[in-house]
Parts: sequence; C-alpha cells; structure tokens
Amino acid sequence: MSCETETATALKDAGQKVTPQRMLILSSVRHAGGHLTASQILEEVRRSYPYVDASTVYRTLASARVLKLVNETNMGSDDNQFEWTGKERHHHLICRSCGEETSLDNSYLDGLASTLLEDHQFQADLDHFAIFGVCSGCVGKGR
Amino acid sequence: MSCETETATALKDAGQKVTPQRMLILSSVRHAGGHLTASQILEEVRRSYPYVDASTVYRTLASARVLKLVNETNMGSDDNQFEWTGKERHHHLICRSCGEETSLDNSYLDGLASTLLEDHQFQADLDHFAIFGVCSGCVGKGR
DNA sequence: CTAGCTGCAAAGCGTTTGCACGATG
DNA sequence: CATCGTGCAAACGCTTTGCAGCTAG
Repeated sequence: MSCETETATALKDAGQKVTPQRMLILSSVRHAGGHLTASQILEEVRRSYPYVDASTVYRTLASARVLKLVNETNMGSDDNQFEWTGKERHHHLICRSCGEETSLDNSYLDGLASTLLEDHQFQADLDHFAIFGVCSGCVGKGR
Repeated sequence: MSCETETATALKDAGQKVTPQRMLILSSVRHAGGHLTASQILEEVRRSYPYVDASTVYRTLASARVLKLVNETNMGSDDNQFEWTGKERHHHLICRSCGEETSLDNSYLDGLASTLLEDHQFQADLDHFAIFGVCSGCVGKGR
C-alpha cells in the first residue's frame, strides 16, 4: 500500500472524505521529513493547487491530529509546527544560537518517564519533546 | 533589602527608570508564586492602577526578561506565561486532563543534561521545563 | 441525494509599533 | 532638561468562524 493509499484509508476509516486538498496537505507533511509550520504547508500545497485556503489547512491539520496522523509541537517560535506521526517516537535538540535541529532517540527520556511515574504517579507524555540549548558547533564559537 | 527595593535596584543598575507601572508589574509577577499570563498580570496590576496599558506590560516584561528578572515559558496554550526568576531551577508537570501543575525538582533532569552533553556535545537549556502528561488523580479516573 | 468539505471574508486574539505627551533622574 | 517610559490607537500575524456553494460517497 502506497503512502497515499494509506493516508486515504485512514481518512475513510475515520468517516472523513478524501479530497484533493486533504491529500496534498497530508502528503506535504508526510514527505517533509521534519517539521513544517502551517504557512509552510500552505505554500507547499499551493505549488500544485494554488487556490487552497489557509482555513482548509488548519481544519485538515486539526482533524488529522485527532486521527493521530500528525502531531503539533511548539518549537519556541510564535507559530506551531506540524509533522507526520511516524512509528518511532523521538525528540529534538534545537540550538538556540544557530537553529540547528538534531533528532534524539526516545531512549534518552525513558528513564525520566519511569522516574516520574514512580515518584509522582505522573504519566508523562514524552512522545515528542523539544529541548532547547546550544549545539556543539555554537559552543565552540563561544556563542 | 525588601523585595521592592531589590527590584528597583536591578532596574537602576541596568540604567532603566523606576516607574510605578514597572514596580506594580514586577511585584505582581514576583509575588504570584507561579506562572501568570500577560493578561493576568495586566488584570492584577489594574486593580491598583487602572489605566495601565497592555503594551506597557509587554514592554516591561520584555526588558525584565533581558535582565533575567523574569522568564517566559510556553505552557502549551496560546499565550506564554511569565514567572519570577527564583534562585532554584525547577520544572513543571502539567496534567493534560485537569490542568494541575506540580513543581519538579531540577535534579530529575540533571542526568539527562549530562548525557546530552556527553553524547551530543549539546548544552541543553533545562532550567525551566514544562512536561505534559496525566496526573495521578486523572489516571485513576480513567481519563 | 445529503453530509460534510471548501473558499471567501471577516472577526478574534495576543502582541507589537508609531507617535506625542508626560514622568524620571 | 534630556531621556526614556507611557497611553492611545492602529496595525500585525496567526488562527478561527459563519456562510453559501460544491463535491465526494
């Protein structure tokens, strides 16, 4: 089953209609291989289908988020970013200085999650985390 | 030295003027003992000084942030929250279900910080972190 | 055919900015 | 008295909503 068929099936299973706009929006997020802001998605989609409205993008992303097809994260800037929900959970190291983003394996936070559960009976939602700091390159430059 | 004197001194040392608005805004954050949104601060300040403008609050908070008197955090909602920068670093557990906030000692993230530095040469900025999840009470209720 | 998606336009919300007046040091 | 902060109003960017028409199932 191709990516597109899979996405279409997910929509149908949820009782939602498959429209060209939705397929473009979801494809764009899926194949970006990272985070996109809503406006980046809009821009991307408009390359192949110029009359898509911003509200359609927001509405599509909102329902796709409910279906767990995409997830939304605040990466520090004013507008949130969306990305395709892959199988593997992962996190991000974001450099405050140069903006570089590094993926971080989920195992780094497994320990923390179990400690929080033990000490605070708190089920931490550590599926997708953004950690800010300064990357190796920028530390070297004394920034 | 009282809280107010200390705040005033910090402003003067930075070459900024001490005005009643600033003192009220900073006092309000300082004594809240937690996070406040910009509009909560505005509301609070207007109780004693009704003609304060929202822009003044934003401008004051912006310069106070530069002076490290306050810090700003995105707690998941649309508008950011401010809090007084205390001596001790700490984090927050925020319940996705009931909204309850628990403070978390910094020690929980010390290990993570050193691992990130070792493995990725990444100086993580883990001074003030918001961790989302489900608290003990809400887990019990099956939410 | 009918539910629900789309585009358009307008409004909503938090935040920022330009400007002239007023207060601080 | 010079500088900087303030209030006011307007602008701004992102997001949401109401509505009429259209389209997928």
